[in-house]
Amino acid sequence: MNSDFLEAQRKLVPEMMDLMQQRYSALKIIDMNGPIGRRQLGQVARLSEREARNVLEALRDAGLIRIEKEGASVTEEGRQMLSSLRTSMDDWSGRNTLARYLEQTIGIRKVIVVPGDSDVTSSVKAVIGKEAAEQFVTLIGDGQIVAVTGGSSVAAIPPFIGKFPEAERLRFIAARGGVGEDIGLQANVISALFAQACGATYSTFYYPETLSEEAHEVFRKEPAALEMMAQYEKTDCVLHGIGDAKKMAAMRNSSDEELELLEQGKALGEAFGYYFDENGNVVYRLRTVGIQTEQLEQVPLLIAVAGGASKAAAILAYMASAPRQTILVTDEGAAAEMQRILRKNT
Amino acid sequence: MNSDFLEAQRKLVPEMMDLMQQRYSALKIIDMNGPIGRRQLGQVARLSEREARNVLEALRDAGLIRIEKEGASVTEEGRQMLSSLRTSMDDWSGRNTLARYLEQTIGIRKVIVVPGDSDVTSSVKAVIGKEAAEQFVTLIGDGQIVAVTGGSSVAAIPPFIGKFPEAERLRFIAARGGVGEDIGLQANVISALFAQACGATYSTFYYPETLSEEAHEVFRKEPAALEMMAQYEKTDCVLHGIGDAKKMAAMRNSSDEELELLEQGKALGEAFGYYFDENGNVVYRLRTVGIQTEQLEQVPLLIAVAGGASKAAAILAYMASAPRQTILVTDEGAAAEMQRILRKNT
DNA sequence: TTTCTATGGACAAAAAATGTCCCGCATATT
DNA sequence: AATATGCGGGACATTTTTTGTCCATAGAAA
Repeated sequence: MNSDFLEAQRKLVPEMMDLMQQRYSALKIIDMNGPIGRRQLGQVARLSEREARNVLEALRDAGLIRIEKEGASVTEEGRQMLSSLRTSMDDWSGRNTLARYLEQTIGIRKVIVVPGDSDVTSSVKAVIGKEAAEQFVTLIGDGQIVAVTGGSSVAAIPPFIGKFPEAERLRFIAARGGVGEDIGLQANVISALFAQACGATYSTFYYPETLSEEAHEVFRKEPAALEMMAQYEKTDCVLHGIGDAKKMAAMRNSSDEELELLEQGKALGEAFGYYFDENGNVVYRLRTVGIQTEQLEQVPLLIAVAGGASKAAAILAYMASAPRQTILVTDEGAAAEMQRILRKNT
Repeated sequence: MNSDFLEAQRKLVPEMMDLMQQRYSALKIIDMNGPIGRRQLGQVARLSEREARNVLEALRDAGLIRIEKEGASVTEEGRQMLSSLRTSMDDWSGRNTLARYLEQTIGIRKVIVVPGDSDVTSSVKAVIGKEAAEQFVTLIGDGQIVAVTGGSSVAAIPPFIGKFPEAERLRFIAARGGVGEDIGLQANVISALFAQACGATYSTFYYPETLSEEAHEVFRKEPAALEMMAQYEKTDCVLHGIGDAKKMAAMRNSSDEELELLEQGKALGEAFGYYFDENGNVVYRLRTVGIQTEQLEQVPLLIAVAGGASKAAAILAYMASAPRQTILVTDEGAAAEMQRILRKNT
C-alpha cells in the first residue's frame, strides 16, 4: 500500500523524491553519527556545504533534529519518523541505488528496477512492461522504425501503450524471422500487437527456420527478405527480451550439434538469436534474417526487457557487450542477483 | 496508513506539499472540464498563465495528461492515478482547504486542522496537543512570559513539549485564578506541567473564586495579586482553550443569577473566564484576577486550542472578537461544523 | 590556554522561475 | 466564407531564488 503511494507520488511530483531521499538519508546519517556538523555531514552524504546546510535547516524546521553548538542530533520525533518511514523508504531507495549501481557497473544508459521478482510473482512482468512502455513512449520520436523481438517480456509491453500523437507514423517490424511453436510469443505477432495498441503500421515477415543451408541461401535473396534487411539498416529503436541460453535452446528444439556448440562456448544469454557467453562474446547465432549486432550500435534507442532472478546471469552475459545507449528494464529479483554475481567476480 | 505517510511527508518535505496539491487538483480539474487550455485552467485553478503551464508540462511529462491542439485531457494512466490517490489526497487536501477557509472567514493568523473529531475519538485531543506544541515551540522566543488557561485541551500540550534551548528562560503563569474542583485541569497545575516539561520556571497563584464582593476588593490589592496583574501586562504568549458556555457554567457551579445572565445574553463560548455571544460580545465575566481581553490585543503569540464538533459554536463565538494574531488549532469535526455554521449564516 | 570544529550571518555570482509577449493553427461562430 | 476565439509553444527580459564561499564567534577538547 505504502509502496503504491510512493510510486504514485514519484509520478506526480518526481522532483520531490530526490529531496525526500536526500533528507531521509541525511536524517539516517545524523542518527548514526551522533552529533555531526554541517561540513562533516556534507562529506559523508556527498553534499556541498550549502546543500548540507539546507538539508540541516529543513530538518530543524521540521523538528526532526536538534541543532546545537556541537552539531546536529536527532530528536525523539525524528527518531519516530525514521522508524515509521524505514521500511518503505529503504525499499524504494534500495531499488534506486541498485539501479544506479547497475548503470555504472554495466555501463549503460539507464537501468530501471521495479519491485518484486517475476520468477515468484508473475504479475511483476506486467509492471516491467508498463515501465518499459513508458520509457518507449517518452523517448520514441516521430516516424520511426521500431524492431521488436519475441518473448513474453516484450509481449508484456503493448497493453500499456496507449495511442499517442506520434504513434501513427511509427512502423513496427519483427527483429528476426519466426521462432518456434508458441505463436503467442513470436516477434511477428508481437509487432502486430504493438501496432494495434497505438494505431501504428507494421510489416510482417515470416522466415522458416528449419531449412537446409541451400534453402537459406535462396531465401535470403528473396525480395521480401532483402526488403526486411533494408529495414533493419534504418531501424531507430529496438525493443528486445533477453533469454536464458539453455532454456531458449530447449524451446527451439535445437539440434544436438547446436547444443554442443552452446555447451562448449559456455553460452549464458540470448538475444536476437545470438548466444552470448559470460563476457559478452557471441558463441553461436541462429541462421536467420534479423538485425545484426553491428547494426545495434547505430540504433539510438535500445530497450532491453527481462526479469526474474533466474535470468540474472543471462542478462549480464548480454549486457557485457551491449551498446552503451541501452536501457534495461528489469525487476528487483534479477537486479539483486546481478549485483551479487558482479560483486563475486571482483 | 496512507494518511500517516502523507503526514510524515508533510514534515519531511513541506515545500513540496503545495506543489503536490496543485498538481493533483489541476489533474482533477482537467479530468472534469474535458480538454482544457492553459489559460482557462489558470483561471479555474487560480494560477498564472506560467504556473498553469508549468503544471501542465509536469503532468504531461509524467504521462498523466495528453496535451493536444484542442487542450489538455487526462490519459488512462492519469485517471488511474486520480482514483488511486483520491481518498487520501482529498482527505488531506480537504482539511487544508478547510483550514484556509476558516483563516480567511474568521480573519485570524492561522488555522490548523488535524484529522478526526475529539468528540468521537478521544485520542484526537493528543494530536491537537501535539500540533499546538509544535506551533508553540517554533514560534516562542527567548525569555518570554507564557500565560496558560485550564481545560483538557491545553493540558494535552505539555506532553509534546520537549526540552529546547530557549526553554530555560521561559516563565509560565496561569492566565487566571483557580477554576473549580477538577484539580487536574486548573490553570495553575497546567502551568506547572508546562514548566516541568521543558525545564522552565513558573509562578503559582491561587485565587479563591467563591468570595463576597468585599473580599474580592481586598484580595485584589494583595501583593501577590498585584504582582500577577503586572505579569499579565508583560505576557508574550497565551495558550488557551475555548469552552462551551453552558458546560462551563455547569462545571463551575454558577449561581442562578449568573446562569440567568448567560441565558439572556445568549452566551455560547467561554475563554479566560469571559463569556461570549454569537458576535463575540462579552456577556459576562468571572470576578477574578486574570488576563484582560484588552491586554490580549498586545500579546504577539496567541494560541487557541479546542476540538470536537460540539465546540464549533463556542469557538466561533470567541473567534468573532479574537485578536488577528490568534492561531487556532482544532480538529476536523469542529472545523467542518464551523464551516457549516458560517455558510448557513451568510 | 590553545586549537578544533561547530553554527550563523553575509553577500556577490550564478541559476532558475516568472510574467508576458508573439506566432501559427485548428475549431467554432457569425 | 470570413472572422473570432482558444489552443500550444517559442522567446526573452526581469525578477526571485539558490549557491558557493568567506568570516566571526562560541563552545568542547586537548
